[in-house]
Amino acid sequence: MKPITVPEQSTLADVAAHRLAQSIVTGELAQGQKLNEAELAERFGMGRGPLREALRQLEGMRLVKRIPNAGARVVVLDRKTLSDLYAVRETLEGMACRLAATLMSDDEIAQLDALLDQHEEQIKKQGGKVYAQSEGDLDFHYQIVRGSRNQMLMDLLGSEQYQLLRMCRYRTSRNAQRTKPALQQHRQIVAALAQRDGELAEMLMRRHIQGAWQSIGEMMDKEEAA
Amino acid sequence: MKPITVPEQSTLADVAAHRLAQSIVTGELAQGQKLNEAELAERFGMGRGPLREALRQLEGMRLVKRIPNAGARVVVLDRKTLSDLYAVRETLEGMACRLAATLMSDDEIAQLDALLDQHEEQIKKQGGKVYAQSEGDLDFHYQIVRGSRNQMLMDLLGSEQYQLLRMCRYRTSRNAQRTKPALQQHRQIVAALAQRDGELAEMLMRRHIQGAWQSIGEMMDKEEAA
DNA sequence: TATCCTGCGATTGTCGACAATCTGGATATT
DNA sequence: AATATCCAGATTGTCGACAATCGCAGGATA
Repeated sequence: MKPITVPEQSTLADVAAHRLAQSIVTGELAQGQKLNEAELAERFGMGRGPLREALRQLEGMRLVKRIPNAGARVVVLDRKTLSDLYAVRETLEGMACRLAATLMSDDEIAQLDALLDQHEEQIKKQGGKVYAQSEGDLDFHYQIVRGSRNQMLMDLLGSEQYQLLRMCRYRTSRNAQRTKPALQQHRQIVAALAQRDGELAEMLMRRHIQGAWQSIGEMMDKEEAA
Repeated sequence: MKPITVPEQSTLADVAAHRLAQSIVTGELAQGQKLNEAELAERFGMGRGPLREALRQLEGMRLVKRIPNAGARVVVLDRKTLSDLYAVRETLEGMACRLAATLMSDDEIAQLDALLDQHEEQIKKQGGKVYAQSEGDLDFHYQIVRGSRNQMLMDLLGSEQYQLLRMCRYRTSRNAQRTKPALQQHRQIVAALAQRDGELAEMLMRRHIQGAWQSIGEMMDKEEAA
């Protein structure tokens, strides 16, 4: 269900990559922070070999940037980077919607609708941390991507951009006044999928992501002003 | 100019990754082939540590697939994988064209046109191996992607899909009867860019890539029949 | 005072050896 | 004969130590 790789029976390097990714996404490791191999290896109770492999993995996920002989640093999500990310995401998720409209089974679409019921419930209770809603939102998006039946699309949006998105969410999702209009837009998208109208679904998804980006941009403006 | 990473003064792992990528792309290492760490380390004259890091890098580039405790194998480009790849590429490069139409400088567009003159010359001489033409084609595409000014797009199409594309080319570019219509399409795209018509440029690029995929699909049909 | 050199500490890159795990085939059992 | 078990051999995963390189502080010089 969740696109995140759960280390079940795997290598130490994979475990380290998983834990590091988590720390980076949640902001426990600040953006731009230098990652000391020896220190991290110590903290994770492993040698430096596996840890170096983990860093190489994270580099592939674009979560860290490595410079030879100068170590690895957590990636910094500046405005331009996020703008580029959202632009690409708008295009790719739009494509996913168009494909999903013809390829998803009725069952899957029904499940998607049920997922939104859950979200609505969660919003009504409201007490829950915004975090859960945010993760739920990503679940929704990923289910549609899976519906595209395009493995490359799943890889791209799942393993890589997904992490950057989560990272961005953690920084900006303190105010969640966008959850209600977002849910509404999700409903519209599911409706379009149910009608098998790919063009419409794509358009709605693109608009939805544009809205999200605009909201984040405004938030960053306010932050910069402060 | 070239999107490929040239190992200048870098680490052994980077060198190994580069050489391995080259071997995989050119088919020197067959698809699905098992990659023995000790053997490769021996061949490259280095320890297994750097080599393992290189494999992790290649995994990020989707050129190899790793299974814990069972080693790494060269990825296999079956029909579905290539179909997915071309579908994503059609969308992303279309997007790049749309952006490039408004963001590229007149100078850059002129250079693009000059590049096509070069290609035309090369085709006339014909003697040159198809390989060069193929690489030239990828250059053309990447220049447009750069024109989009979207770093994420450049990363996605450059570091990752680019390699898979080259790999595919090596397998299928023995017959190059598509070079002339392709050049024609490239000219049309440049013309659209020069007119700053993003919509048209996107449409032409999508059609161009669709044509390439169709051509490759037919070729695979013939191969399967044999 | 500004600039360049130099040496030291810290950090990354690399290697070889050892432990853990998988693979394939031979043997034993039903 | 078919299946299960188990034992090498090979291969991957991990660790600790050593070498190479970088960044920076401190001092020398113009």
